[in-house]
Amino acid sequence: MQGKNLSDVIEAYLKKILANDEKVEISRSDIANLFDVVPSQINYVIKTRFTIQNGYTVESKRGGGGYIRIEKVKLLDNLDILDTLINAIGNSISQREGKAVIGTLLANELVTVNEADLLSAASDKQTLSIGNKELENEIRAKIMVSILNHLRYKS
Amino acid sequence: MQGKNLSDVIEAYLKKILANDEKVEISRSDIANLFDVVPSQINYVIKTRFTIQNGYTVESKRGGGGYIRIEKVKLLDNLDILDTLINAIGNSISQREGKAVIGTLLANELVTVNEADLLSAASDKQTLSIGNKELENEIRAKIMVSILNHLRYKS
DNA sequence: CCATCTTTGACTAATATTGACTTTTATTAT
DNA sequence: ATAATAAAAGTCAATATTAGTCAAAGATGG
Repeated sequence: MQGKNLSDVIEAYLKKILANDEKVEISRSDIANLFDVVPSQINYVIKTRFTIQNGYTVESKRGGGGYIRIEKVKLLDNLDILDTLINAIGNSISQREGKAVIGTLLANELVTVNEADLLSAASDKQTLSIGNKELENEIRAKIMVSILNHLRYKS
Repeated sequence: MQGKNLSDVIEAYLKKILANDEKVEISRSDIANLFDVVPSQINYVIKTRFTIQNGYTVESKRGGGGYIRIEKVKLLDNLDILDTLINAIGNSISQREGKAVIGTLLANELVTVNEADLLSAASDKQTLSIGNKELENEIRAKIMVSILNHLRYKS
């Protein structure tokens, strides 16, 4: 199904660890060696797949004994999750980041699968296509923030 | 009758796979090579023969390891209502009219109360406020049509 | 002949991969 | 202690690898 793209494979590898543990601490070069990619690709994977929108935080240290630590964000309650996501969205968000937000909402059971689908439809690139990418991203942000705010009062 | 042109042949090829499996994932260029057509013809086939009206959804990803995935979905009843609403919306709809559409959806139990709330939030005047009434109405129409199309099938 | 459908290809957009160069931190030598 | 060196990770832009769009040209059927 998907043996093609190394970034996805690395993502899956890390998420498998994170399924059991709260955090994972890696050596960038070790992981790069393990999958036979250049070290900076690890940064790419992290930057595209382990963002705060996805529900992860990342810390690192350089130099001898350096590391990259990926942690599932530990949120106190639903309101905390919503605040965090709203903050992460700001006033502009790409479709990709938007999907990450929806994934986090679903993972935390703040929305049902059906609601997530509706949200996806509403924030889809095709849907918001008006020939101005920055405006699209701003509208997407407004829609998502509006919905997140409504979720505060959802029973 | 059928099978005359290549688009039909490609359509048949994909539908034969979909007769056994729920979904099919292809590489656009591979299929284009297989049938000796330009890649964009695959897009044409998909756009004309694998629409949501026909019971298919399509996802894709570009870049390394990219793909096009076509999935068969179970269409629900009440499609005539959706068609009517989509038709009524056209490519522009005011907030007032939008509320009416949402009301119709609720009345026909095509959405839950929570989903209706979510839809309201997404199409709210304040949410879509960008200082251009006509553009706002067009975006609202796109969002609502996109969501109505999602309501055609069950995830 | 006209309308619609199909085929083609030039251009665009998104995503992934790579590598040269930079920055930070730790360790070692003086 | 300080300076030099080594050992990490970070940044960024170039390149590669896909898929998408759009409109023109060609084919087909009524």
